[in-house]
Amino acid sequence: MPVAAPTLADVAESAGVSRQTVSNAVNNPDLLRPDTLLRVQEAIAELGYVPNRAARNLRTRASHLVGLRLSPVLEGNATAVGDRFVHSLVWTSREAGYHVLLFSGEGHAAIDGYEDLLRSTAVDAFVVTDTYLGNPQATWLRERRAPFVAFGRPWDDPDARHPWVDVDGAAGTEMATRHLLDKGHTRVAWIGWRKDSFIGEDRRSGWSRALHERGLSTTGMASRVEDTVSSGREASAVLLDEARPSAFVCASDTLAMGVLHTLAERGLQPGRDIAVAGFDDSQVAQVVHPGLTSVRQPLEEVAVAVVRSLEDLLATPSYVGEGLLLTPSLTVRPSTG
Amino acid sequence: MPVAAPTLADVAESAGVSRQTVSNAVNNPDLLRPDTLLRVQEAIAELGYVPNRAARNLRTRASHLVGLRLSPVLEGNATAVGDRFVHSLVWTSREAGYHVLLFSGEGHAAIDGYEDLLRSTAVDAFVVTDTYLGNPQATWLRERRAPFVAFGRPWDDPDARHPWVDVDGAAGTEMATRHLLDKGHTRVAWIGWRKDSFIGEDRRSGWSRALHERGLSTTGMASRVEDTVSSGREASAVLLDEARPSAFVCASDTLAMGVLHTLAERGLQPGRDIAVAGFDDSQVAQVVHPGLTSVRQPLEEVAVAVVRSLEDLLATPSYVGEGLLLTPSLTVRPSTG
DNA sequence: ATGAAAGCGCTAACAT
DNA sequence: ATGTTAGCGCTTTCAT
Repeated sequence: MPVAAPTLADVAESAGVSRQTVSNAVNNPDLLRPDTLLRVQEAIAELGYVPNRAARNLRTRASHLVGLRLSPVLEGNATAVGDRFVHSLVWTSREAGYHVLLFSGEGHAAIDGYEDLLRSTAVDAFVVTDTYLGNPQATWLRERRAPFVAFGRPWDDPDARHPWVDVDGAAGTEMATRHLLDKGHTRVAWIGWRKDSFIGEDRRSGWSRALHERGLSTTGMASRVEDTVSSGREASAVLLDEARPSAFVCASDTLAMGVLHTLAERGLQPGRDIAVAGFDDSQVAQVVHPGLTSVRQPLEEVAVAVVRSLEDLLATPSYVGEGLLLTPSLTVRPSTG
Repeated sequence: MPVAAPTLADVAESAGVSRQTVSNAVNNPDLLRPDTLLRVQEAIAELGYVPNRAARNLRTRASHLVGLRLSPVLEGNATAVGDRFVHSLVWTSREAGYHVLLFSGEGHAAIDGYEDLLRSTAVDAFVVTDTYLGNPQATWLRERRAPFVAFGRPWDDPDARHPWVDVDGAAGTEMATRHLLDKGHTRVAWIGWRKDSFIGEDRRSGWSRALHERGLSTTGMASRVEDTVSSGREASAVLLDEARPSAFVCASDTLAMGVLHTLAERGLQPGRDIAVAGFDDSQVAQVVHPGLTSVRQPLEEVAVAVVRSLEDLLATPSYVGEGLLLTPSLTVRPSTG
């Protein structure tokens, strides 16, 4: 049923020109005389010619594909953010003429995945999303001089030369904290991640900065736990008993949900009795009662910046990467009054 | 820095065999004498040879890529399900030697996306996820005789010959309803989608079946609304006033969240005063207080079945598609007592 | 402005 | 069991 797809040669014959002229009509139309161009374009339209990617890829040594490794399904904010980011990336890439190739693999298999795709010329570059300290992938890619753009700062090496885009988490939590201070709160507690998380410490610094700015002390007002609902629940219960905060700022929506659990158990109303702010503006923040105030990462902008870097990187072999830090926004909902 | 990647010819020379023998060593090792195979494999390992995909794709007319269109970001369960499914699909595909290529586009642009990828031989097949009534994509793919597997039944054409995999939504809501009936509830309300949604009507049928089975009436106990939190909130408020249900079964977690809003506003406790069950076992169901009982789709199984169909489809040109209906499970949480 | 020649790296088909 | 030949469809280089 599906007849053999037309090739460059078919179009050339139909239009009465050489194959090369057809190729130019597709890739460098300026080289053709207008009437020739028109004739070729008509032939292309009539035959429904579409260039064969494999042949083009072979010849040009480029696939116009960018690889993105999907981390194993994670609970918490990672999933929510990941999904939104992937959408934005796919959308933005398309406009730049790229498609996104997804692959999987953890630990050693992840490296194998990168290596295989790179060496087999399946992708032109990678987008790397988890650049936590000592991430073997980023290190490997750097050593390999593989073209990649990171969503996330190179926390462990500020001098890293690869292009990256990140969101200023500290600015986000500072924004959330100020919002609460402006509402009259003076006892604002923090629930964040363990100290070995660079991202967690960054977000925490925004909270403490905002408090110090107003001459308020942070002593005894912070807790560092795992990124789970139950950890958030327990931490908030302890803080409520020991520090008597009137508001919580959390490093993630997951932790903020834990706070909401504690409030529900104690018959306290979020937003009226105790204010709560989360981070990521996940689905959960949007649909939970009464609506959770949350810091929102500009993932669409991140995707745009990532793709722009990708284009520079691929256009200029000697491209020296730059870092770009974007500012999040605060989505205010009833949980902060 | 990166020296030219070794080719088949380099390996052949290094091992003292012909290029074809190296090709066979990679693709049909059984054809080689053990000692030759070993020699070639050593040469491959030493040179770090990896076959060039573009060249292989050109020759074999296959890309080992499956295309998946990402629908625009949706609120509600769609996102949650989409993310889990994509993960599963990527994971499963890898084991079958396929990668997933993501693309975007809506309406007319969506068709263009399919057409372009197909004609340019960028992908071998597609996975289609939104097979709602009159979906122009599925129709187009069918007419085009493009290889694809659908996640979702061909509701508008039961005789459709393409392979599909779907989850038995009616079985899921029936399970949820029975669970509530077993708990002693006799007044179980339904909040679902508008009547033009096949999926919505299917899910609704499971609820009514379970009630009728126990000789209970469904009259006045159902509401059909948009899939939003506020719709669920309003519908549940009306039902509570007019039908006095002691439990709700919802077509989505989004609607169930709306019910939770109403309960919170009235000072009613989910699970103690009123039972609530949702659908999709989304992140929201997991983290909301006190935990939302929800029907969980076996997306990992769906992905496995989809990939299996894909393999059959691509191995057998004349493959006649089959449908496969999988059964969901019920994740019980405190919202149902 | 257009065409001819060459070859990217691989594998199917056919020899030996 | 291994080698030889041919060519997938395209673009780069060079000639006209």
